[in-house]
Amino acid sequence: MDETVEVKAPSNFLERIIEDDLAAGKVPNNMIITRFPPEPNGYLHIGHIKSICLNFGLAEKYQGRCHLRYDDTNPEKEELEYIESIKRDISWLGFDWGEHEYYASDYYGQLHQIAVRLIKEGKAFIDELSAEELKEYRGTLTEVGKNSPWRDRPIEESLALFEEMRQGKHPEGSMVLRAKIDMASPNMNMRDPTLYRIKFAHHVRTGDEWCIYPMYDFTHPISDAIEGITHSICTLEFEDHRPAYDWATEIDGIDHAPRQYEFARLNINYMVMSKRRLLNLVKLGIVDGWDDPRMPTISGIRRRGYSPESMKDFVGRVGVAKSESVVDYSLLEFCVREDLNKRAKRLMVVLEPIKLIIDNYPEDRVEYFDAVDNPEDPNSPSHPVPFTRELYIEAEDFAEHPPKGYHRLYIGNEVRLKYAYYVTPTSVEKDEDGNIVAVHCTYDPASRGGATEDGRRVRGTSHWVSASEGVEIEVHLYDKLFASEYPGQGTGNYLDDLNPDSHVIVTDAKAEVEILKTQVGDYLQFIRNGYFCLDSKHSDEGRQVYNRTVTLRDSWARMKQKMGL
RNA sequence: UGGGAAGUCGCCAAGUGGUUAAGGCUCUGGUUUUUGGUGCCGGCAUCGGGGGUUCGAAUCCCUCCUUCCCAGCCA
Repeated sequence: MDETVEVKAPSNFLERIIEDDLAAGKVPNNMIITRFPPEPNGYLHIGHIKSICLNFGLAEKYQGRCHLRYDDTNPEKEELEYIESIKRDISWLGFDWGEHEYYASDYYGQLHQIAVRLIKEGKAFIDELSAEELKEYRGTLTEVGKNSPWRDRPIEESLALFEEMRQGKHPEGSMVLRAKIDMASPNMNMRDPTLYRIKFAHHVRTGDEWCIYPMYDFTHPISDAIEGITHSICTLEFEDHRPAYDWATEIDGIDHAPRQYEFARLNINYMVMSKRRLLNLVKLGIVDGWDDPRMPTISGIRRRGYSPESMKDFVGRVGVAKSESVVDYSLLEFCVREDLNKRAKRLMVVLEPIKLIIDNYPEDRVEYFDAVDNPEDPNSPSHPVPFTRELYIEAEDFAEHPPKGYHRLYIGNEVRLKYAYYVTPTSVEKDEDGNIVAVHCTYDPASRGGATEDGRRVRGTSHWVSASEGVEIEVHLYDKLFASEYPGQGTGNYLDDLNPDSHVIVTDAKAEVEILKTQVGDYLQFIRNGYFCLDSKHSDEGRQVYNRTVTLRDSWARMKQKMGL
């Protein structure tokens, strides 16, 4: 009988609001209902992960539920492809909306009825002002607007016109349905907002059933109310819309008026997040589609090899608040590394190979060493790695003129080949241009396994791949898509800040054979190089293509930089 | 110059009148290590400015400053 009462304080202002509402008995059936309301006009990105985790996470934490509702009220921009990708992305994150998959378009009938009622009650009217006139009448930020000359037209007339609009008897742009609120409101959203507009567009879900479509400020709050949403969470830019939200949910006959709360959207430096900019990158062919591993889209992140767990951890660490913020890219990388360190299988892969020849090792001998899959896991299995006289090592692991503090291979310096033997370089072979072609060395048979009885120390350990027993793979080294912290800040054009080194292709990397067992979705660490995954798009049976997810932290690289090397 | 919001360490972010002002990332010392990875130990803020209230303020009041959002028949 443990009496310990876990009083976990709410971790952000939304949790506090929910807990207060729950405690005050304000929530119907004591069950909160949230919703994730994407518009299917593009791919979801990392910013959406924050919203998804918030909405689904809150529902989980307080034993409520979260609806997936598509805000599909603009048929011109919405596509089935997006609807499907959104579901795939949310599922990948591990969230389940169960039966609760909805579409604002499901409510078109009800929305229409409410609109008709508003007209009958004199609370809405058909306006025949053109778009330009409408803009003029709206006023400016500092000047109040003017009532439309159509505002006081007879109810019957508006009713008839609205019906004709619905029947397609009027062209696009000729008239709209507007609410009568207050043209003098300091809040632009309350200056008789448009409720319905005419669009002769084919809708993904309703086809050609409608040619009038409701606007966000009318649709969203009512959809929330219909679904019994208790806490409607959105981003800061909708703060100004809250009065409109409240106006709509307070229309007679609408029950369980939900409340809207706003939080700061996620921004990360070195990234662009707007759908417009992302779409542009795709259209211009700057990236390999929406799922390019450098894209911040969920599909890009997945293809890059980031795990859903690390993404949830990331948004959790970022927190939820109301101040606009820009999160450091380093936090993202930290979360990815932390998760992958625990789960990635270790393999030896040489990205920039040079040959290492062990002169005193038998020419035709092949011996196998045992390599642990993951040293972080005490129960980890291991796999065999073939070792031979000729190997490939990383070019970076040998230096003709070692800088201060360098303890890898150089003439006379004994270094360990991981799992295998200690070797000492003796000479270098160069081509006519002076490039190092091969390094010769001798090995100490007594160091078999990578240690000696005398306990003598070696400072460096290098990874290696047998020249004859290894396989060749293609590796794509990805880095930040943008080179500046705030893309476009300098010139005003974010494309000016593209990082020219964001995608480097290595076609002749050498890998231990074990790599052939890799499946798409496996998390790998190429020892001392970083985390990698099999590319889901460009790998085929004949050739494996790997994507670098993220590098390992590299304190030697930083030291070199500091020393100006 | 209208309205709405935000300002706590380089980046996030707790804190809601009495705390040595949480925590994470970054940075940085050291240590462990068959990954210059990981792990472990340590360092790093007086709260946008100025007044005031109070025995006592990041927390209350006044004032000033800065930043962001809003004038789609987009969401």
